[in-house]
Amino acid sequence: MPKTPSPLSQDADASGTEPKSEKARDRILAVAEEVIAEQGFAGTSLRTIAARADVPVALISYHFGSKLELYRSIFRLRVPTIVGQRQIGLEIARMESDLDRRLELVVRALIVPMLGLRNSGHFGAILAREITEPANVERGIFTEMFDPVARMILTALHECLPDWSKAEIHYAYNTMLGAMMFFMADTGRIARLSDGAADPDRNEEASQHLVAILVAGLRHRAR
Amino acid sequence: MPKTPSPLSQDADASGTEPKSEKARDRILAVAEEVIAEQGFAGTSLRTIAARADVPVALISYHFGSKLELYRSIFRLRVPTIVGQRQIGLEIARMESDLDRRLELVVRALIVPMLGLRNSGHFGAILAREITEPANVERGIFTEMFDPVARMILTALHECLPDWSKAEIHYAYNTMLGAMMFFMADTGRIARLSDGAADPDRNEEASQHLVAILVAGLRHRAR
DNA sequence: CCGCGTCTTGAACAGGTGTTCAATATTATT
DNA sequence: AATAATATTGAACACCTGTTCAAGACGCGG
Repeated sequence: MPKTPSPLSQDADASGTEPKSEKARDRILAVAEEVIAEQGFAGTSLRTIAARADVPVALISYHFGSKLELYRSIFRLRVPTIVGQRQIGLEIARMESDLDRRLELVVRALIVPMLGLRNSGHFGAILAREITEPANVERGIFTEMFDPVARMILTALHECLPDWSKAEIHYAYNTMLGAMMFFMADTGRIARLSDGAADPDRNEEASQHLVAILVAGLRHRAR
Repeated sequence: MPKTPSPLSQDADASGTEPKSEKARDRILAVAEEVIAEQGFAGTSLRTIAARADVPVALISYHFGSKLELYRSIFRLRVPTIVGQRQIGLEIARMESDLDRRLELVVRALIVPMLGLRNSGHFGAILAREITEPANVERGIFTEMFDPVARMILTALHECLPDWSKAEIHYAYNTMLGAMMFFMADTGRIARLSDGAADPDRNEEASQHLVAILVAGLRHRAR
């Protein structure tokens, strides 16, 4: 077993301290993210990853224990950053006393950190697909890593829209989440159908349009 | 090769006319839909399907030729119904001269036929997952079966929102599509997080909330 | 009855799957 | 420099993958 097979091998930006041998582990992780984003979890074989990372297959099992643990490691590496960004976004939103303006800030706190993923790596596609897989319930990744911050957003939404029912809040939240995931997971269809007029790869532009539509949608009863 | 391996073995509600032997074929198709919805295309093995349908594996290859063709057969069976419902919804919408009211009808034509899938079978989950898989580009299912009706909806939207740019129309369309797919693919997370206050399985309720939010979102510049 | 086209079956195929193991190489510690 | 700890390697494991094939079962018009 490796020296640091356990959770906290990659908690922050601590780099350079770990032995040079970590290099192979990191390479595997990066390649795995890439390949799984392309082929999905079930559709990816460890040998494909091993070949592209230029390591023997056995080394993957050595560092991560199992295919599923390798998968979870990707989430352990990426999720904390996103969650942190969201939390800060929510804190900033809470400082705004005008509820109407605060609403927009909350929506931004939900959308912006995630749409940004499209420009930095392939994790967005993995995330968007994992949330639609029934098997995700067993894996427990979302329950464990995202449910807490999801509840924070739901609370923040409720504060902005005090006269909305619980059901309305949840339908609204999932409408936003779904739209966002869809843009994150897009494989070029949007650009193709629009001849490039709309393109999630231009994520600032996409974020602005998304936020504008969603915020307006959320105000439909507040006004 | 079977008598009717080709496209048009199941075009309408014609039943009873084909030989009794069709029974096994239909059973395979139904079970495949179920299993693939649960485990995904790559995650499903033909032997799992065969076992649950109580037929030998070889029979699947005999009737459908290959795993991929079996998959496509599911779409060939289900998609025409949905597309047809959408087209009628669009025709009805076109009869409404008030653009503001027509907009709502167009959104309904997009949302309602699909959210209804949740109550009838497992196809919704398959659809929602297929659209997020990069491999779908090669398979060409969406390009072939959905792009045409997608363009019809885009045109209809543009007619309702004449002052919107092409980009805005496309961002709006995909926002709606994404939200819808998310509800279709939901695996219980929505109900769990909301303690049952929101639940895509109550699809009339869900449709109404979704349409309300999205229509309001689309009116944000029209007003 | 036969013969014919359509289904069905079990066995086998060649190749791919994740994981394990003992042996070796590398690095860190004393 | 010697020793212990950690990484890396290639081979092998048992099992599962989609597909093929020849042999048989079924229903039906002659």
